[in-house]
Amino acid sequence: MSRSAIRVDIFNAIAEPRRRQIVELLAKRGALAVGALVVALGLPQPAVSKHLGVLRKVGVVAVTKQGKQRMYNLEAEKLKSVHDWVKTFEELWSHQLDRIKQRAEQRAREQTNPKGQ
Amino acid sequence: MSRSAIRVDIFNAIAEPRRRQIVELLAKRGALAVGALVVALGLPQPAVSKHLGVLRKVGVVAVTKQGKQRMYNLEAEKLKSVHDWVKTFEELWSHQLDRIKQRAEQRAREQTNPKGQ
DNA sequence: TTAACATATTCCAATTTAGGAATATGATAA
DNA sequence: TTATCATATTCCTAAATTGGAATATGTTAA
Repeated sequence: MSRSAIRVDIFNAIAEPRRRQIVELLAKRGALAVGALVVALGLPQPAVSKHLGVLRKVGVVAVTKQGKQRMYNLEAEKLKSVHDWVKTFEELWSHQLDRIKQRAEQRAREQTNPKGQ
Repeated sequence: MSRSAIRVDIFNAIAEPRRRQIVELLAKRGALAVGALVVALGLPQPAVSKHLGVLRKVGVVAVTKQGKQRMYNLEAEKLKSVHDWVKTFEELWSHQLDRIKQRAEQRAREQTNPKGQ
């Protein structure tokens, strides 16, 4: 496609498994240099730099110069928009899970008490 | 690219703005026929069917036959995995927001009481 | 300066994707 | 059956995306 994906947004940024890995690593280990990510991910350096470029573009990571290294750190607030969007539907799935649980319990009752209560 | 995007996952499914719109519509209005979505989205029917196909593939919507219509409804539990993933970082952004707030308050104090307290 | 290191960018090829148009399939009504 | 309505699928094209290789840029040390 094309027409709609003009701009990279946060949802696209985290659609890539490798990029989610990067987010996870930065969350767990704090600011990391590109080289550290290369080691951790087992990807060639240019690939890592490119993924970081996407994450940077949407602002979910930020860079700081430190000697010849570039330290990347997570800007977690940017993930809040995703959280907020998904949270809108939380009520729906918890209700659905409720219903699933209720049906399971109903079946259990029917097992032990075939006539119903 | 290609090598990694072999399987469509839920993150990819909701990376498309139109598909998020579909999710929102189904959440708000309950089960809808394809035609209703076509009207609501203002997209050609084949485009809608294709988006629905992607959403169906990852299980975030389900279809039911009803006469000549196909009713699509949201399977919200599938969104829980996204919620869970993002929630992992909730602590980080709330801390960051705390810090931002604290700095703002600090600046405010410095405004009103230039010598500090 | 120059060499070495860390990272970014560019070019390329393969793949995916969305939209558009046309067409196929499925279901109901006549 | 046949016509019609609702939806899905196929074919095509343009654009985007990723990885890979090569190369460019920037920074520090010698």
